[in-house]
Amino acid sequence: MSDEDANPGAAPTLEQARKQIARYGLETDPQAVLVAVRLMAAGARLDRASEVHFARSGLSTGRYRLLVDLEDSDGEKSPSQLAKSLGVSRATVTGLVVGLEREGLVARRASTEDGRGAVVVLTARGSQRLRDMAADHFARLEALVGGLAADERGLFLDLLERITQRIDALTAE
Amino acid sequence: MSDEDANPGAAPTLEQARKQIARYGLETDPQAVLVAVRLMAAGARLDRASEVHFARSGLSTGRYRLLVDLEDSDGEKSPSQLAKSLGVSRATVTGLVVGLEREGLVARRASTEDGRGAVVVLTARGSQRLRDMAADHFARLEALVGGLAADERGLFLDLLERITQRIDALTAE
DNA sequence: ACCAGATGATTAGGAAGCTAACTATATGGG
DNA sequence: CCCATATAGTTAGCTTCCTAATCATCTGGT
Repeated sequence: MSDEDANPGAAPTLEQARKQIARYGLETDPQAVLVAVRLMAAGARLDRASEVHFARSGLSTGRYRLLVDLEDSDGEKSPSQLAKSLGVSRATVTGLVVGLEREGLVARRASTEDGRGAVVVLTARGSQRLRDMAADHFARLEALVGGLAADERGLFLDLLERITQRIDALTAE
Repeated sequence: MSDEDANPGAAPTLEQARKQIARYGLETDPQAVLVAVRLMAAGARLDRASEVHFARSGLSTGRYRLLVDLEDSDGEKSPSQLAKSLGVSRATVTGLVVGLEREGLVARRASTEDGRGAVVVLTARGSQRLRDMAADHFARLEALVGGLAADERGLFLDLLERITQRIDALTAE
């Protein structure tokens, strides 16, 4: 270990994990810790990069995901349903919709069936925005994963799925 | 596709990816898109879960990472070095240190070598906080990855590494 | 038919990250 | 030796997310 970290992107090493575990006299598998920590670091980095990417189209990651969700649902959906499928709180959906409405990418209507409810509608302009982004967006996603062969992608999805299933265990009781 | 999403945790499907790509007449590999999107979703979910997890010890993910980084560096480091190794901005480090200092987990000293510089020092109390958290923390990390066999963990790390290397490509140009 | 409790949406306020701008100190070329 | 430029740290202001509280409406048990 020299004076410099030589590790600017914040990717921890197996050696660091090992040392931390030893420091507290634990028996944990260092590699398991490394997987968890690296996944968190990768997630955070990807998150920031996504924001930059979407900002180029005048959107944020959250707003883009909401538009896509809307388009996948024939252009309309209630805020509560959006919150559920996007995995964010209803309050967050309110904020996203306010921003998107201001730019004319979605519109809000009162629900006809439920006096409390609202319906968020994708506008022609919102739909066009998605269309404008599509080619570049999907190309970049493909580039991100381009280092993996087809069978490796399937494998990665399987492994990732088996980790994400247990995310709740991180906070459970 | 019924009325309900049956997919509350926000994990997109291959079918959705395929439909989106088809909608815009693109040639992108749906599985590649799925990998990218799932990784982003997993990262975001893990991030929130981490905050909840660390909040139980009165910390945030960022504050915890700073304390650990400090301990890995013999208990002291400059804010700039911390920013680099944590992969966050200097301004963020200032904020984290302010909070940690308020709780007595770190202290700030002026650098003896550089009149501009400062040194963040891990206090006994900060060190103790890490010690108190260790057993539970590492056990939870191990549980998170517990669905993977040892060789699968290595494989996952390799695949993840090959994706994260390309994160910059998402925003390049 | 009514009231209690559930549910939909919003608002208010907080935390963590960012960039840009500011202050103070170092450093190096002329 | 001095001034231009670079670097360290902080501050101000923005965004996104969150939880908790509020208000309106719906629903079910008596």
